[in-house]
Amino acid sequence: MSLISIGQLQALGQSTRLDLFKALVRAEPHGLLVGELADALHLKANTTSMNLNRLLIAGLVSSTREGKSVRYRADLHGIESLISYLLEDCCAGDPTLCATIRSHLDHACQEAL
Amino acid sequence: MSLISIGQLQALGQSTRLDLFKALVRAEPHGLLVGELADALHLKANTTSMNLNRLLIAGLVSSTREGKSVRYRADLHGIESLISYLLEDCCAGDPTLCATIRSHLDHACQEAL
DNA sequence: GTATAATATCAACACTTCTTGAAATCTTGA
DNA sequence: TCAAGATTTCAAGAAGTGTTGATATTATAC
Repeated sequence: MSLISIGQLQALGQSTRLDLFKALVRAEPHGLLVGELADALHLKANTTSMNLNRLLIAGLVSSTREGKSVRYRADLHGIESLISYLLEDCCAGDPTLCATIRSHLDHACQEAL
Repeated sequence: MSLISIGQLQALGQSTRLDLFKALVRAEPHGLLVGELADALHLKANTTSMNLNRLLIAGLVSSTREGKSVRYRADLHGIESLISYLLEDCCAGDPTLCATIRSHLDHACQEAL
């Protein structure tokens, strides 16, 4: 679990990839094609592909072929595991922090409904 | 908020700094001196100092001087803001994920008590 | 004030990572 | 099969990052 998570942190700790990931999260649940992402973020096709592959390896996105194109979607379980990792390592020592994060979570959840 | 968070992701996405941060989280609420961290992780003093400074800039740790030494502590609000950022960008689109993360949070909170 | 301990800063080298042009792969339609 | 579109792979140069020895700073004790 630790190994996965540092990979996720590395993958997201780079502006191009964070932008790609955020675009995919916003595009849920439909996802986006590689070309659409490249256009939206003004990236070369190969740069886009390379960075999407990094996110794929980190378990943060998934991909499916659609004819000539490839559709990428955010893998929300990847984020779930990252947050869980942060919680286990960080929240476990501090019940007060736990409560604070819970209130943030409640707030975010309300907005989602 | 976005700017802060990519800094945090970058700061934690590096093994030395993640190790330092985890050591500090485990050492809560007392924290650790720079020298103690260097010994514990078998790092040079200046390497330790450099990386702690990166964590400091990212808002993930705080420091206070104690005589000749400097004590660092994990800044749990930093982690809180990182998790909040991930939640806002990722959870907001998916109530189901929200529920899943909440159960993880509940679990982590129980262990903390 | 001087010496010593503990950190921090600086500069430079080694290392890694990011991007990109070119070429290759995969898919569809003619 | 051939051509064209979409994506991926490859190799290399550019840019960024991490570590470290040397040096500087800060604080204590004498």
